[in-house]
Amino acid sequence: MEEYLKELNEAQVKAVINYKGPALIIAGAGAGKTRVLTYRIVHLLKQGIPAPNILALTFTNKAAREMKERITAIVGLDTAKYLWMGTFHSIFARILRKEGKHLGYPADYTIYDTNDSKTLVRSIIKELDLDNKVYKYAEVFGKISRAKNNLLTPQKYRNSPDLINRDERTGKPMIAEIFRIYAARCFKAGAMDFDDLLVNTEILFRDFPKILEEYRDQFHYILVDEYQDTNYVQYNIVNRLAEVHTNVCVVGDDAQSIYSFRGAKIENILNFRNNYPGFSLYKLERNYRSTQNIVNAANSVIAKNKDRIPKKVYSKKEKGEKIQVFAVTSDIEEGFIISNSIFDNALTERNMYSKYAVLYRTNAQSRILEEALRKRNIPYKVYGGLSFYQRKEIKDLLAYFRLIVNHNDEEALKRIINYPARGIGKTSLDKILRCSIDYNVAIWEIITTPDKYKIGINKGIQNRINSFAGQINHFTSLLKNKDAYELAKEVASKTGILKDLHDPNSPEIMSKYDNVQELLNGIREFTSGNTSEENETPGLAEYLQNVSLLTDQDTETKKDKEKVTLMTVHSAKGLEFEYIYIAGLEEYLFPSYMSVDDPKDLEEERRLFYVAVTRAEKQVYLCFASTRYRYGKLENPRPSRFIREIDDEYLDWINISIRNKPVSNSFIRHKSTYSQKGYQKSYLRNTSSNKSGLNWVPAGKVKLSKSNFNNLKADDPVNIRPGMAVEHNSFGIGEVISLEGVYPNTKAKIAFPNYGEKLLLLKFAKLKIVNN
DNA sequence: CAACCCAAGCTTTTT
DNA sequence: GCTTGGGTTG
Repeated sequence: MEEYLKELNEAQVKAVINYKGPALIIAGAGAGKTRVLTYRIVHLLKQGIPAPNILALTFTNKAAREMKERITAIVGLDTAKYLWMGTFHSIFARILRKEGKHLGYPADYTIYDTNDSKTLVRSIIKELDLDNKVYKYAEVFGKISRAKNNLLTPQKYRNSPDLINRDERTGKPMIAEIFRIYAARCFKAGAMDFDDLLVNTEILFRDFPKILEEYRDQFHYILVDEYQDTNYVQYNIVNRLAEVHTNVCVVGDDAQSIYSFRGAKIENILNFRNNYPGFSLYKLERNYRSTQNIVNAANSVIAKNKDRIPKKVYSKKEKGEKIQVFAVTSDIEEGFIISNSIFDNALTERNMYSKYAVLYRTNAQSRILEEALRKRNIPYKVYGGLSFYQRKEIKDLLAYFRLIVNHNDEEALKRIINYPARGIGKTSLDKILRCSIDYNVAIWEIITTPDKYKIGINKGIQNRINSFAGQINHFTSLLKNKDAYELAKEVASKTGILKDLHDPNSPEIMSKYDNVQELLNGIREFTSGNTSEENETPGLAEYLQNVSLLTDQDTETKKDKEKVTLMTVHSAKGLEFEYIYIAGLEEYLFPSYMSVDDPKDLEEERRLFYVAVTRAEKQVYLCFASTRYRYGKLENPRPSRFIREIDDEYLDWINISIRNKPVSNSFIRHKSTYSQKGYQKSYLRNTSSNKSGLNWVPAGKVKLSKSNFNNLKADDPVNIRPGMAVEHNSFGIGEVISLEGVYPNTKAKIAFPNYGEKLLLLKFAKLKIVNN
């Protein structure tokens, strides 16, 4: 038996060695999904199947890289480097480099990131003179994106009565037109957005059967990771490629489908059996990651979902500790409790901080947690938020590269035509843009042959434009002779970007300088690291192709090994940590308020929670607060239903009262970051928590019964009438004086003995009726 | 034309 | 609360 097969259990071995025909591998959380996929590919290679005939698609660069590394370790780089392994986007981008010409795209087409796309939509809305309060660019772009992912061209969109009716009903009949212009502008700029990378691949295969045949011939074996996350286009492309040989192996877990908001269809995995009759099914149900308690607790929650592929995930590891639930009084205290817990645990267990992760539903929650960790001097790393590649200074430099490679890249051009400042202001740029639209000519064409078009720009500014264009042209001419690093360095210095950012007096500006240097270092690594693969050293164009599909998570450094990880639950998918803290387990936050009205959405939230819990190897901590600031306003959330949905036998209720801790600065909103008002509020909040109806008990570990927990639930606000006595979490008992406003925005004027009259929005106030 | 200021909107989640 | 976008000022 091959060495690698010995590392697998029986079910895994079956899934690895039966490599012919369609296969569906359902892998529970922590069941060794990546391992099976990796070894299946190794197995294919050992059977003598040439590496270029294997296509492996993932959703993240990280997943692809990890698999490639593992495979390389077994079969060697000389074989592994010929595998077609990468994200859907990067593999399709590569195919489109080669074949895009059939669709009218240049080989060096630009990839617009989401920001570019949104900016473009915004400027189109402006050009059409539409009200940007009605046509919110992010929303419009979302609609366009969704349409594309369902393979709707602008024309099909316009011809769809459903969509047109919807848009007219919502007072936005121009969306179809915006879509049309958006698509045309991208095309004119020689640019594809993220969705286009998928859509155009599908169109290519649909309209050019010869090309499809070529790739079918090449990709004899297709493997798809996280199949539950594929959307309609991805699903179509995979099916097209696999149609003839049907050697398609998809791996996934319906219980971890958490991306429906961006078009992922859980049905794709649920219906695999119908698309490929005669498929073989492999279920990997043994979880190697987590303790029994964690696995069982997660199972008990996910059992509440209706749409599932039945499976019994189990663990043979030790039983482990129960899940600990922290009930705290405020978001600040939450941060404090979590950082304390991590600190204590790391100290007593002599653990590195990298074994701990704090997960949350929304990125906005990270700030308070960060502050708490900082005060404890715990090193941490936040994932998500503003990525390195989205920083202004980085985007500026990248925009230069993009324009140098593709002169028609309008978003890049608009970004840098006046950066560093060269006296080409908004007015001039508007004139050029207007002209470009009127004549339907690329901006580059306008600015380089101004005499052909009546721009109406004065001589002085035209001269500056000329020298800008000349500089870009100069760099373009160097593309062939210089490698990516040399040229990038030259661009950074000759354009004056480095000089502009070199300001030793301002640490802020200097950090931007450092970021640019870091980018240049990255380019240098890319340049030297890729020389072995092909004979030529890669140029700027190759670098750009690589970088535009990178995200922050692809830039991990060694220093991060000693840090606590902070990230959203979504970005934690596929990762594991010994200790997992899940913060903000409150109704309307997790589950998100966007999801509570729709059972389907709620099931997805539940799966998200399932993902969060199953990240942990040893111990899970759940945390909810009874007060939290959101949008700068104080709210009184109820604990998340998901806590209640875990079987009680797996939970350990911990209640820590802040009043019994020494009052240190750690508890209080810091003056430097918070207004005086906020400071007072939070102080009030902390000292008055005993007035709430929550029965906070003295410090230490206290078991709360479930009935007690249920007491935290508010009564339905529609039942509240004037004259009633109601109880509020912070203000205590008061009398309802009057009601005003229309449901669901009903407000109540309530008199509280200690706090006076308050006007409260009932849907948020979480009032409990004391008597009527 | 740039710098500054203020209001509005916003918070799911990302390749 | 924070960021973004738009408007105003110098």
